[in-house]
Amino acid sequence: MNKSVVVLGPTASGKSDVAMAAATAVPNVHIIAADAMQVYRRMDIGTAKPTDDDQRQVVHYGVDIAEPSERYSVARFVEDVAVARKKISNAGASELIVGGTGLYVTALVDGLSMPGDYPKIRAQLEANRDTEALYEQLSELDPEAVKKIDPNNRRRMIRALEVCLGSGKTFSSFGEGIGAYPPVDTVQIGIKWKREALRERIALRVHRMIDAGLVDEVRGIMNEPKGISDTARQALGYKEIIEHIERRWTLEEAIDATILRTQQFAVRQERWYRRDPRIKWVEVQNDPIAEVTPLVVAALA
RNA sequence: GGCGACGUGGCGGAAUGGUUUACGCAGCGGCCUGCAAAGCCGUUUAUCCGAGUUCGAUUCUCGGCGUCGCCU
Repeated sequence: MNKSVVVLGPTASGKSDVAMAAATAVPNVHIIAADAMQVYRRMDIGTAKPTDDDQRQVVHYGVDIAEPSERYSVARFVEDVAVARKKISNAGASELIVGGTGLYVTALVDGLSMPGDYPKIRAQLEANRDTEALYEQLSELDPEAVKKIDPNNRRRMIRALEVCLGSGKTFSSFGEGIGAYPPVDTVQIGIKWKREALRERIALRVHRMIDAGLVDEVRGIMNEPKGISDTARQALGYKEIIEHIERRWTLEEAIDATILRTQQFAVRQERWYRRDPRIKWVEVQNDPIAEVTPLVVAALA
């Protein structure tokens, strides 16, 4: 009762299928999708979102909770899941987290608390400082944090400074970061494919998405009055299809670019997950549902 | 068949008679607490073949092979 299990893996590894199979095999299991893009409504085909049918069979959270015109973020995800977890708890259910977005999974598994944001300070930082100056300032304010941020990584530099200046506390004081991997009760099961096999699956899946009408889906969202936010538009496939719709790329080019970027993303996901020593990996040969589901079921039971 | 151009790493693309052949992409590895399907860092791989000139050739000359273009 009330277990917490994670199924994780790179895109196209089959984790959603495994999760559905497990959640229907064990009574009273709710699924939490830890995916930065499935949160957006109407972005269905390109994010490989659980189908309506899936959602009818198993309670899902983390899906369809933001408009494409909104900027979603980890912090909001953490809040949304906190609400979801109350419902799960009230239902006496177990949670099955299905992870694609490494940071989102880590945030749930390790209970990260996000430092908060300070838009005015950030705006100032973004406006009139070269990155080197930011680096020096952060070195003085938070010597611990600078160690973990590359001098050229302006984005993270600004975030760390924003928190230091805004909260009055050092950025590093908010937590050890993601590299701690303390023991937790949550069982994490990882799906691992041979890289070549995964690449083929990705190429195949992208073509299927196109066949399923991805171009029309993207066009529809772009035509909405409020449009599509910076965060939503960078989604794999959407970004490239937008290039096509705006006549800069042919469909063929957009498809190839989507496949390539998705493959690169998958590798980055693997690199993120493989650092976590707590994950139990399953090497899949060809049928994730058959090969991985039993382990997930066992962890949930 | 003739004429011309070209032949640099997996791909694109610079440069040079001489310690280590730029750069971009892909690949590989790493980082990461509010854009994370994002952002950042590091890194492997090459001068078509043969002969000649030269102290020394990827670079110059000749031949071969190959590619592309034009011509008949």
